[in-house]
Amino acid sequence: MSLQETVLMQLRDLILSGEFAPGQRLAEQQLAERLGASRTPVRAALVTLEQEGLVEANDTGKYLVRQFTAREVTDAIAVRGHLEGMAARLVAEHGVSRQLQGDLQACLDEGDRLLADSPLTIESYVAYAAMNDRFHALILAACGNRALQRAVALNDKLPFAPASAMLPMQGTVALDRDWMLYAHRQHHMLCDALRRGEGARAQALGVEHTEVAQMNMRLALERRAESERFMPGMRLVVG
Amino acid sequence: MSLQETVLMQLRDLILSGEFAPGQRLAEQQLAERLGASRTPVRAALVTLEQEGLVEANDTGKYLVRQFTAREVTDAIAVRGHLEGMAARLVAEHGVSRQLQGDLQACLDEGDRLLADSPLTIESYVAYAAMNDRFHALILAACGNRALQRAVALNDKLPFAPASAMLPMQGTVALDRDWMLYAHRQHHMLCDALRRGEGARAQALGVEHTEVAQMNMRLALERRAESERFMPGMRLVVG
DNA sequence: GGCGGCTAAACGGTATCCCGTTTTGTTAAT
DNA sequence: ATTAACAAAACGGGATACCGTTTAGCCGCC
Repeated sequence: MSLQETVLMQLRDLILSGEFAPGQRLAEQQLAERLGASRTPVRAALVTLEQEGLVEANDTGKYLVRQFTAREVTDAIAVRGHLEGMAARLVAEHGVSRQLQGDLQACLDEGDRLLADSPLTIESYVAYAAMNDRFHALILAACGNRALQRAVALNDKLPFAPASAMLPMQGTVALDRDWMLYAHRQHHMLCDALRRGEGARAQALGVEHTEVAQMNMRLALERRAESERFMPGMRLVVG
Repeated sequence: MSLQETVLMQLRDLILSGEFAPGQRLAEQQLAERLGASRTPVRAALVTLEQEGLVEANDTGKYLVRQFTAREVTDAIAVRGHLEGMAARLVAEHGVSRQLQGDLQACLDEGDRLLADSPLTIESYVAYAAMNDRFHALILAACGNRALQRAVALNDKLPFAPASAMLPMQGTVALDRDWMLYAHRQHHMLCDALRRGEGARAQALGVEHTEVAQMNMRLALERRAESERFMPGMRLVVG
């Protein structure tokens, strides 16, 4: 892997893990020293991160860590809902291939199995998050609309916008499991709609599905102190 | 303006105007000489253009001019439809401010005036395209969802995805005027839906509105030879 | 003690240089 | 004449040097 990609990933992880304070100045030289590279790859990474919306350039061209309002995060989740809803509708209207059908069913089965235990182990939780990402990615890939995939990819660069970023992580595990059971039931129903070719229903489910993420976001903001321990990136969100 | 931004814009214009053949190799040095700059600003521009989807890096890291299938263009237009539909719904549900109401009405009035003449002059055509962009931008700005605005901005970087890129430009002017009258009537109806707070209707109109662009894209592809004279960027589209 | 101005350090934009790799063109052998 | 091999040119990734501008710290003056 090229140094440029390495620096980009490192920098992205540092920002998303709340290593820098929002609004903090990101100087090329200082970052280069910290990451053990020269300014060239750091500069390339900063250009990319600006496109991704994680850093912004002020009027004099200096880069700052972006600060997000709670409103922006919930808005990004809403956008993901609409885009995934569109993807679901396209898949439903275009038909579910045998292959996709099998892959989705595997996700559903794995989710059923993982959520069977109560309380959930941390391993089950992590595995569910991975499965959840796979499930959402499957539908997005199956819709075949590259522009749509690009839009989701961009949106998912924002903190807490991706599907699994806002899975319940705080509070009592028992309560989290209830939410996850609800969300997973939605997965089942979405697959049902896809199989039946019910485009409008699939789209509506895709949109509604993100309301779970919205709930969790609100919860995380109410319990900000605790949330920041589990999700350091929460430091980037104000209000 | 910095040399970096200048080079970026020049390069983007060169690509979008079909100056390079799709799939053509874009070498940093060669571009630097052509644009009268050094490799540094050219590299920054190429990184940005890759994010925008206008160039792509092959496995060895060399940059190539991106080639678009007709499917990709129509898909991008469909994505814009969904995103603008979402914006329209948000505006309708959140209420139209006095200021927005006035700005939109100004657009409608200007459109009415510009389309009154038959046949259309080329000046009227250009003025309508500018008004059309303003109209779409007004609604997008008014929805207040930054993530949504970002998604539209990214999508609009693709050739022929932006609202005014696919206004009728070819064929008989009289026929074009009919399509523009239809699209402008939709603008009127959309404003009506916004004022009444009819979110679902506004969203549906936003989506349906892009079908005009879809029609024009199909027409442009059928008359490829003529289209390329008016819209050189059509060279980037295959199939 | 606070405010304003001056100076030095830091920083971003740009150009250039270096190195390893890929590509291309040429030559020679089959 | 075609192909294979080798050499030269081109290219991309990376590092660093230079310059003009911004920033921030410090000192002196009010």
